[in-house]
Amino acid sequence: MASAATDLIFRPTEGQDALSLAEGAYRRLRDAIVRGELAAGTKISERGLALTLGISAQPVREALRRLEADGMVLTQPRSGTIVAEFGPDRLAEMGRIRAALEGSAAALAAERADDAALALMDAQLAVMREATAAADTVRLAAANERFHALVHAAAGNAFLLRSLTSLRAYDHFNRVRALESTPKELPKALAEHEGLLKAFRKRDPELAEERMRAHVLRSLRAGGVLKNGKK
Amino acid sequence: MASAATDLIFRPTEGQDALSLAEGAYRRLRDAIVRGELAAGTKISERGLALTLGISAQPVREALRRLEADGMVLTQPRSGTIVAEFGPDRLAEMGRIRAALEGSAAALAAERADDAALALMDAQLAVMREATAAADTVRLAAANERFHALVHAAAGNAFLLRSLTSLRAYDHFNRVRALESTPKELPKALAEHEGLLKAFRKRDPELAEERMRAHVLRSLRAGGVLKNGKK
DNA sequence: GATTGCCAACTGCTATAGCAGTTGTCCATG
DNA sequence: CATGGACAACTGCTATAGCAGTTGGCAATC
Repeated sequence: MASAATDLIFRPTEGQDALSLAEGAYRRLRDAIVRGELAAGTKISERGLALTLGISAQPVREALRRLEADGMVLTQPRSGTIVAEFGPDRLAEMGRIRAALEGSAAALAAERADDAALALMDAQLAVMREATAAADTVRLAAANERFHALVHAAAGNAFLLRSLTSLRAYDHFNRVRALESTPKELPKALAEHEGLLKAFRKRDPELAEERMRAHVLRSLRAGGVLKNGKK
Repeated sequence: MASAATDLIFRPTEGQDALSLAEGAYRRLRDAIVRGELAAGTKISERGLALTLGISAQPVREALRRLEADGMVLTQPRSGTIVAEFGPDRLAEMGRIRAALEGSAAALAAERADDAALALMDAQLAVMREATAAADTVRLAAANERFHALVHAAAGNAFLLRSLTSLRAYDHFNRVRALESTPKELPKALAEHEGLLKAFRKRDPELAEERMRAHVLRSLRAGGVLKNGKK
């Protein structure tokens, strides 16, 4: 086995180069759907799409099956595949589900995150502090995403990681908007993240889960995805 | 469009006959894994498995990708696929995740379940009452499963339905055991289900979510999947 | 004109073949 | 004996071809 140093040196390019065709088609289609480039109800043909993407029909089919699992397309066997419609209510659904799963991830992270993982989260928190002070929403959003990704990784559950990655796509187009809409919310979000890290350090799964859940729900309300009336 | 009557007459066989080969392979493999017939670490080859099942490699591959999403197998690109190991701790994880998602489903069901769906749940509840009185654990488990399936359907969310179906496989082998272990728990579970239906009828998503979550967690503790110490 | 049957052009699904990495073994070499 | 390298036998991944249902329109019939 190679050493850690050589691992770092020969690490493959982390861009979208080394992706399998199926994975690439999945991401491309997913992004196109959440951006609204593919309207709801649009018929998708495995062959046609394969021709468009310049690849075979097999990877396209695999991508469509994943999108179906994500709830983004609907496939009628032997008949056809159409992109599902997700209006505001559907987005609210997915948001609430995400809040529940993020909570589960936080609970597991509280049990398992080692010092290295906690240090990485702390580093992202430092970035978020700076970005919050400078009102740099773009940088803040990036750090926020990395922070949550660290939590997902610390949870160490494949199913959870996969599910949360899928769910994250849903609020892709209103993520920045959520942070920009009410600048007063920025310090609040920062405080919530700090509270989360404290819960992790206390090894308190219940507390971490509840805090994460509340954090995501409040973030969704701030972005207008959820009604303010909901608890 | 055909009438409802002809729909009933010409409804295809609801057995496992009309399943696609990929779906069949998925279920077969999944069951084999949860039953322990395929030990953790066992290497799985797409070609080899296809030969064993008497089908092509493509459906097998599709099944393996789903199992990977479920966290049941681990695939190293261009190298190989092995069945993941899930000891008691992993089962506890999946159980807690399931509790969170069942809660989300219950919340959505409270908002959307129409009278017909509620009546169907009530019917299953009646069966559960009888089975509980007669201590018929097998019949009770079946009714219990149908009740939860009705909730999932009432939630009306494809992602949720798919995820919960996948998660349900994890506690397949200790489901009956959970109900048999402590007969005193049976009336408690029945009361919880009744409380759930009441929450649905009150259109109270928060209450339904919390009750469902508590119900699943308690059920897991009764089955020994979760430690008793956890709240 | 409304209706029924049929046929062609789809659709998703499966089988087969071959590509491109990975891995382990075996032999030549130090 | 230890070590390195090449080769063969894998692996997952992709491409192509063909099967089997579904669908929509067109023509023949009532």
